[in-house]
Amino acid sequence: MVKNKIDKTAEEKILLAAKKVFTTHGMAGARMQDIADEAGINKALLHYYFKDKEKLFEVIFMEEAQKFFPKINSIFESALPLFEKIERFCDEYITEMMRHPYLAWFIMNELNRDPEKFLNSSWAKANLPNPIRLVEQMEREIKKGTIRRIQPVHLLMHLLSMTVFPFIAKPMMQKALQMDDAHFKKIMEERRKEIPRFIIESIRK
Amino acid sequence: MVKNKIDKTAEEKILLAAKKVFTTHGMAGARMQDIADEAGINKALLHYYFKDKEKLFEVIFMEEAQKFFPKINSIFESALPLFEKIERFCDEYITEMMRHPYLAWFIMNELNRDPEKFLNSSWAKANLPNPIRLVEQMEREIKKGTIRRIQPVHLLMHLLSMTVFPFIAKPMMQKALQMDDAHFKKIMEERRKEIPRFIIESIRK
DNA sequence: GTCTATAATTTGATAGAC
DNA sequence: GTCTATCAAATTATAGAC
Repeated sequence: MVKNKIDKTAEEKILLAAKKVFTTHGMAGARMQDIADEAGINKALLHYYFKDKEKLFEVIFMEEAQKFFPKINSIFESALPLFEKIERFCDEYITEMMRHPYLAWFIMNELNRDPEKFLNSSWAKANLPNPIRLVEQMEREIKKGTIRRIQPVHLLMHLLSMTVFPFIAKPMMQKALQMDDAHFKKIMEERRKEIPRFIIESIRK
Repeated sequence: MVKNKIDKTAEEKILLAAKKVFTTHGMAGARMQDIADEAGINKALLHYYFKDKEKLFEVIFMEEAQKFFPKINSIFESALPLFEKIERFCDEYITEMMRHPYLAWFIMNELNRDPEKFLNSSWAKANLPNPIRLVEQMEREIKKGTIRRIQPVHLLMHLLSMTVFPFIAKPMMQKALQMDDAHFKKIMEERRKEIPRFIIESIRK
């Protein structure tokens, strides 16, 4: 049974509000007052539960990073055949992006703002995509002759790019291609199958 | 003969400094004081030449948008054969991205922050990528049977994604793939040829 | 825990001398 | 045009009552 809004504790309301404001405006553009308003409480309480803006931001960023990164590894390191991995990755990642439309932008944004801070954290070391397994698998498939010669690094970049970029470039894409929200959503749904098909057509021998 | 730093007018120094600060921190994260320091002048002079932060930002954003968007159209609307268009696009765009490493992030960032404002401007209407020509060309090639059946919208998204995304995700990519700056640059150079090859392998019949 | 009131700091913007 | 000094507004953070 899910708690309704009235049942939520203050801390839960703050986290929910902070997530909304930080992910839509970024750290620099977010306002503590907006978070308080969104949560229906006052500013002082924000500082009672979370020391300062920076601390609150870090909690939210880690929550969102959990959604963005770890799933990649669990798929990439599984024992699935290469083509199935690619299919699973696209399908699950697009699901995640559609559930959290601002996720990719938020993460990329903050990583560009201050790359060292997060990327050198112990959490990052443990949870960043570790593509070594996938790269080795690609090399084996090339040796076996099931796929053509291609540098695994590029194949990996192609896959990630085609899956994630449209969500970051959504405003531009919608305008240039004259898509309303429903149309954009439909196109993203199609990409679950389109991207694997596109890749496999290119590399299968 | 290029002017050296001492010869630059105050206005030129401001524009150069503002470009640096805005493109690395975004509108919300940029500080007028930082721009003044970077330009080697004081804050008051910023307001003398450019009314306020918003006006200064708009000048910089339009300058950068000029670099990001118009070239797409000139290639997409040219009379080149499809495969050559794809090759030219990748080559020229990667050149532009390497010349201005923060360009893609900056543009995508501000479009996500306030999509309506820029995308509804008359400049945007005239200069946003208008892919209709390219889409028609793809449809003709499919009819002729030179490429397989594929939705032009997806082909276009694939092309844009593979070209632009690695520059936005640079910090993550470098960390995950353990690349230093030189290695990253080398990989991006390779992509000038790699992306067209990857696409053509997938769609050529 | 939660609030009101207020302090402290940061930041954008202006006044006025030269 | 360019500067110093200062203001005004916005924003984060805290004190203290309940």
